[in-house]
Amino acid sequence: MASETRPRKQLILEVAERHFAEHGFAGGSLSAIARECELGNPGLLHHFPSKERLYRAVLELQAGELTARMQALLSGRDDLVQRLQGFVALQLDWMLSRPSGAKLIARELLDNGERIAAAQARPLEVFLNAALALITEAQQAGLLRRDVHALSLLTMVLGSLSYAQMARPTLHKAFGNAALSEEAPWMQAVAADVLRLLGPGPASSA
Amino acid sequence: MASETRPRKQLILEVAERHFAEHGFAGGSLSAIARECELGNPGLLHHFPSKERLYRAVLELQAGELTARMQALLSGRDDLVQRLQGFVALQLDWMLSRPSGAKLIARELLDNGERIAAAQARPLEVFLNAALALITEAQQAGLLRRDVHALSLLTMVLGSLSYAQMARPTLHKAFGNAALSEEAPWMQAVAADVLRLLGPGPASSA
DNA sequence: GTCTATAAAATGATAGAC
DNA sequence: GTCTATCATTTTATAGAC
Repeated sequence: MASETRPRKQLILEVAERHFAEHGFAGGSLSAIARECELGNPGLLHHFPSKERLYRAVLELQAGELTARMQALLSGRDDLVQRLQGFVALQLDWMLSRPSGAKLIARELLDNGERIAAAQARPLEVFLNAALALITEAQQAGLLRRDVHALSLLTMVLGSLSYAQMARPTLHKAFGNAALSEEAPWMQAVAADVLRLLGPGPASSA
Repeated sequence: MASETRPRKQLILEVAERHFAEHGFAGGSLSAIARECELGNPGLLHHFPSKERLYRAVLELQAGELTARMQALLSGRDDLVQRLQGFVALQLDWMLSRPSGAKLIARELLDNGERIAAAQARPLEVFLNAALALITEAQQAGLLRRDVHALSLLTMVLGSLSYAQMARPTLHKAFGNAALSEEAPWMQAVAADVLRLLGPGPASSA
């Protein structure tokens, strides 16, 4: 019975994810989301009682996805080197396969304090703690430079990739560089460079 | 004559800068800005004919400030090492002295394509080109690692600092780390670590 | 330059039929 | 679950007095 209640809700979440990522919370319109779902405004509000709740649901789903990928990585029996490289690869894959996700979270970071904050800090907390623990472990094992704070390293990994995605169109316009014309190869290059930079570099050739 | 037309316009720009940085373009309200200027809505629209135009003015002012600082740095007679360190210091100082500025630009990067884009890409272009030229020069001089793309290095400098600022509250909530409780010392630490990482690292101690 | 008054549109949300 | 109809609010922007 109940025919097909799940797909509807899921469709709304998918559409809302793209929509909020592109326009932000304030800029997003329930009616526009509903329209894209071929649904009336009240029809949407039947599934999610308010704009705030829909937004939170989208955000939590995204954080959940990220955390799940992280846990899958950590539960593998890979050695430390592979887990470290896997962490950057994970971040990259997530951003490429779900381009709305990182934008959504970047927007939330900027809006933070202005709104909820509680709903998003909690799910992300698991991911962040796991990531920082991995970096610290790798530092102690000598796989990462020890003359730099672990928190800085984490910020540089997340920040570089996130910024690479959001600034690409602008950088492309400014430089006209062919390497910037498409998202995937550009971000892969940045991810590889980040990984190269974090390790105990060459320092020889000068 | 004309009593004091400049201060009014300037006050509006200052208030609008903070306001748009905090709420974004879509989330910002002309009436709220006007109220904070102790002015009526139409009074504000007399100085700037539309919300879009006010926002653009704020953005261009910010990009201009950044470019001016950059040109001041480059016109100095410092050697390459000092100019390179000065570039990171410049970015840091700008973000600390005008905390709205970087948030504003981050928001614009996310909104980009959805709106103007032309008004902001142009002023930023000068800054970005100068920054990339400096990085490339430092790479050729052996001051920066050469096994990493210059564009990646630029992205990492800007991205790390930008992300450090916008993610600080969330990171603080997640880790409860004292180093994250205040903006200035946290970002100074990240800036120092970025500088340390970009150079031809130690690579010895393991 | 700033005001009052107001237009015109869109928003999030509710009530109630089906 | 989805609809029609509607409400209350807020938004940007304009007209015109002062």
